Amino acid sequence: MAAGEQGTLNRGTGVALWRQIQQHLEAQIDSGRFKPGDRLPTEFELAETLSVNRHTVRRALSEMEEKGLLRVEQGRGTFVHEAVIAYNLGKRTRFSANLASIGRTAGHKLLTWRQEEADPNVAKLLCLRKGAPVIVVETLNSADGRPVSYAEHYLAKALFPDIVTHLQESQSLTKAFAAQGIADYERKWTRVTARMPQGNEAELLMQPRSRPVLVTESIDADTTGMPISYGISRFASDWVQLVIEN
Amino acid sequence: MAAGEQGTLNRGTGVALWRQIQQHLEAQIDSGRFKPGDRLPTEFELAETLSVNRHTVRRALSEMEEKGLLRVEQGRGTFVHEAVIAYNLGKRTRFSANLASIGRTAGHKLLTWRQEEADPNVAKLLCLRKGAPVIVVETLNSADGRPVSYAEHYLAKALFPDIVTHLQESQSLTKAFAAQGIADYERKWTRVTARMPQGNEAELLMQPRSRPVLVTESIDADTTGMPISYGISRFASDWVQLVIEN
DNA sequence: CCCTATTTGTTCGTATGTATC
DNA sequence: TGATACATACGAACAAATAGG
Repeated sequence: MAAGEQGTLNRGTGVALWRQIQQHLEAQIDSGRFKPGDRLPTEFELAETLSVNRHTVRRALSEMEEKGLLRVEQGRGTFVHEAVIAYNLGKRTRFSANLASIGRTAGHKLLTWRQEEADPNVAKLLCLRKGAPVIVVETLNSADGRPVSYAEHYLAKALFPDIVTHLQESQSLTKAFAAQGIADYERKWTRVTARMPQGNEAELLMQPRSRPVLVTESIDADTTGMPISYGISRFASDWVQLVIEN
Repeated sequence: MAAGEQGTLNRGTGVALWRQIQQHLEAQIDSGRFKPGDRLPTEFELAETLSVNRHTVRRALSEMEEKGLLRVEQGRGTFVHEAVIAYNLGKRTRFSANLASIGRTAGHKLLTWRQEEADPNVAKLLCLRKGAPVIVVETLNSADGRPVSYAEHYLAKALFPDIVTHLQESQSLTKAFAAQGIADYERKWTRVTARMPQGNEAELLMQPRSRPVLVTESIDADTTGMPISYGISRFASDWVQLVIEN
């Protein structure tokens, strides 16, 4: 702890202490003293070095969290927030291209796959008869090495008998589609909800269980309008922002 | 408890008890025995009448919650989930029209309003100079009487000096815009995130604090492309689904 | 698996200064 | 002047999540 910390706070100036602390910390982040991803000193340490109560520090931190500058994780600490990923939801929604356009490198991992019989919901969405065989692939998608979304894709087996093989080779749905004769496809619609993580979602997305996930359900269709894929994606809400451009 | 409850479960048939319970409950919901919004019997009561352990009931319930059929609220009970509102995010995103199109009646309430000086972020988004006066109105918006979103709208005072008066009269942003000379406007973009409720958001939206809110930031512009309003809306994630049609 | 230390989250209570009626 | 409400600031204790042995 630098001895120079003291003297940054002035009491009785009409400016609340917590606001001075906030300005002080924001200046340090701006100056690069704390970089994105860095952990701040603990609330206790900050309170000590600034000679104020922990509540006063907490007020400043919570203000900064609300502004999106910090990420506070119970039991771990307080971190300078990294830049969020603006994930575009449009006609041409594609994970890799989406990330490339904002200067990030996309990573894919095929977690598991299985064959199922289409339940009424899936059958309707993919225009299949109930009970028709569907392939379900689970993928973990990352940006610059950090997981940002965990997705399940439902595909009609009749249309894509060898999709898993292609996926294992290319690690890309777009390429796997191409190898199965779908040169191009479009997003038909997307539905967005939010909920708390379930099962191992938090673990896979490497986020605390106390943070929500953004869940999207979507249908992709080929150029004739025939639905080819039904996807359910969970996005780490701390790292992703969904963008709709009109 | 109806005596007819027993006999619905068959042990040793290869079908897990919890799955039988799930099918049993889903059938009862389908049949209308339990209607949307109804409270189910407590986990203890269900376990008693079905002669199984409470954990077995919980497994069935948690499966149904994951499917979106139930809403489990700690300390209150388990409820049959009401139909969610499909809120369309498109060029012509308007609250009342949006709800009317899915057969619901929209309600608006102007909570408060205040005048501020535009901070750098707001100034940039509304194409104002920093420090320019802006009007901030807070509204609570409901569907069929139930609050579904709580929004703050930032408007340049220079463009809409009397917006508050018009809002108080019409209780509709669209109409208030019209009264101030904006015959038509369009949604330029929307950004969607999710987080836990803060302050009195949970209270206003009448949802438990343990459920996330969907937060949208958006810009509306007039027909010339000039931004007229910057909005931050919090949606009750249990009741609203955001829909993007391409 | 338990146990412990660390760190944030929550809820009490107390006191003070300021603005308003 | 008093009464009241509100935001600020401090203190103590405990709860809950995390990490490591």
